[in-house]
Amino acid sequence: MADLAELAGVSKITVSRALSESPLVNAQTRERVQALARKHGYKLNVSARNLRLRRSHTVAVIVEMKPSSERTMWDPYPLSLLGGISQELTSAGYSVLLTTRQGASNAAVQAADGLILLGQGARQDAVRLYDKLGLPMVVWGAPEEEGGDNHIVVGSDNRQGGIIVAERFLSIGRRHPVFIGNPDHPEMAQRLFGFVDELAHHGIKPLLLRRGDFTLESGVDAVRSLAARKVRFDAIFACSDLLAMGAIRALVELGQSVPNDVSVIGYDDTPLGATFLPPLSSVRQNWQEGGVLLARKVLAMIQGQSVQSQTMATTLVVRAT
Amino acid sequence: MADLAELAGVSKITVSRALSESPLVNAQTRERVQALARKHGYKLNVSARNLRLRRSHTVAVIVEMKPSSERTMWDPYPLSLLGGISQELTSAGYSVLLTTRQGASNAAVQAADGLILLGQGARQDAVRLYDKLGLPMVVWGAPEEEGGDNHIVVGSDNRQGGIIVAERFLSIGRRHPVFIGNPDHPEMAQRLFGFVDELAHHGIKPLLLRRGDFTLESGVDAVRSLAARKVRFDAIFACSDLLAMGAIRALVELGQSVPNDVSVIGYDDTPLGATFLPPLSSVRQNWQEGGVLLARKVLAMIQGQSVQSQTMATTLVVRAT
DNA sequence: CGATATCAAGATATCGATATCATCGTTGCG
DNA sequence: CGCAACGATGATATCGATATCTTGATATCG
Repeated sequence: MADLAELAGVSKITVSRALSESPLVNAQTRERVQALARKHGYKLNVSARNLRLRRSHTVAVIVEMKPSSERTMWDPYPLSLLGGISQELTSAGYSVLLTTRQGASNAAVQAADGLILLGQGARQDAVRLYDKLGLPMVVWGAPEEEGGDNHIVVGSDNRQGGIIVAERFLSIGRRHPVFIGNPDHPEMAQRLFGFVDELAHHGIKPLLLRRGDFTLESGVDAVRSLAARKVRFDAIFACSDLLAMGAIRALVELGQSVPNDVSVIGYDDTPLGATFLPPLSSVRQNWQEGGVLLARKVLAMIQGQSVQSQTMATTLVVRAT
Repeated sequence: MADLAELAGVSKITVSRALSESPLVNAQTRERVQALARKHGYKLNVSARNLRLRRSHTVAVIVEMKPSSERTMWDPYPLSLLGGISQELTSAGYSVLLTTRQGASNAAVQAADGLILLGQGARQDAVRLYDKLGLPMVVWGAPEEEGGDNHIVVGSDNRQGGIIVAERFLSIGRRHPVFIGNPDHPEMAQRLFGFVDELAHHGIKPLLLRRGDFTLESGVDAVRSLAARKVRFDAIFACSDLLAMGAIRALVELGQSVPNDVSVIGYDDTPLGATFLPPLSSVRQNWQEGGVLLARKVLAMIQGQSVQSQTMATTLVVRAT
């Protein structure tokens, strides 16, 4: 910038002002300086500006990335969220700093203007840790009881997701529904509650089949155990598309017809489920939009606005099952 | 840091040295300063340090994220790469700055110490643009002819991927293979070349079926067109699992048996393919490892070492098709 | 005992930008 | 003509860390 100043025959400040479109500088001067800057390939030093302005124009996104077979690693889930976040933050002139929890002791995270936490569903301790940093923070997941924390929560409305599945089952005359999933996970618990409550209005009590992981095998296994126990059921609400697909596979093995004998609805509306044979009915969450919302909320918090937690509606995609 | 200095009764420099484990400071003093820092929750100002040291300890990862239904958006592909990258960079004390191409005019990218480009396969113009920044840069994809560019390329060995598929088809006695994919894409082209060359050794010339996108429909359509033209074929190498699955679906419709009448092999070994019925045979690339490799290369370049382009071997996962 | 090596710590300059206050010439108005 | 207002630009200080050069005290040696 000093060099540019010399070239243009003005002072550094004038250059700074010219490049930042300040109205304090004459239009001609501004043009001249900008032309010189382009010509010589001038690059703003972001560190210097950040230092001076005491902000980094950066939001840290902390992702739970398990190398296991659990969802986060390969589902469309986090990537679409990231897409939405990245799109929104970038267009607002912010940068996205991506970290996993392990590396998050990293000084760079503290330097961020805000934080977004993804996939921390089951780890409230981690959330609380970050909350202590005192940065604007938005968490993706199910809202907690308020504990005087500073962050807000954005997520899809899992309770409502459970309700619409219940409504669907009721509307097609199912009377013996089963829920497969892991209620220890806050998001899954909400789905279960919505499901149970809605069915209760009609005097129906679903069977809960607790399964810790979301693999295909787990779904197969669940249905087999039902058959072994000679339980009567005509509808299955599975907490993930994989579970649902496993369930269907087991049903077919047992000679049951889907959806004639048993209706099955999955969760997440993955491409995997959509291309399954038969194409899977599933509850869809709009991840991309969720990402955008997450980003908007952090930005608002950074600007000091008061911001509320929010849940996003889900929709039921009815396909063949 | 000035405050800490006063508290500890030493100068700022001493504090700086104590916190950075410099041997220039007495062990006792160091302990004392570090204890004070912990107690008062001192946070290093990253911008200031970066300014002074003239480096950002940041690597920018630029992802091609199309909102379309094409692969990058939801495949395990970029996320696993990102996982590997993130893991490796973070443990080396670097931060990952995530950007899409649209936002990459962003000043923050220029401030990075290095660049990683993902999913730019078809857009060599974009690659060249970034190359001009003069930063250490590693691109994921197929190696280009050298054009005096400064970057290196890391990717899985697509040519070899094509070869092992050809070998497989030959070993099970297939004589009329078909290739479905888009050879305009450099990575796909390599697969095709490997496939064709290996078959040529045995006097076999595969049929090329050009398909621009990687959707299931496209695969269905491809096989239907083959049938309509009454082409004789007994093996299909599809450039993506989705294409392969579409192809299988169409074959089943046409009353052909997989793999008795026709063998089908996909690419990427997605969970989608693995859970398909019948489970899909596919060429596997180790994304996670690829990410780690990408990261290592950039780090080496940043440290001024001379680094070579590299391709990673793929393996054929034989399932039911 | 004096000269030199060694160790610990401080003073100062610097990285590159911007906020604030100051300066200077010009114009408008009574 | 004189004073105020304004527009354009500049001088200086500052953000928070670290590199480099000094300084001062203590240890070592012939």
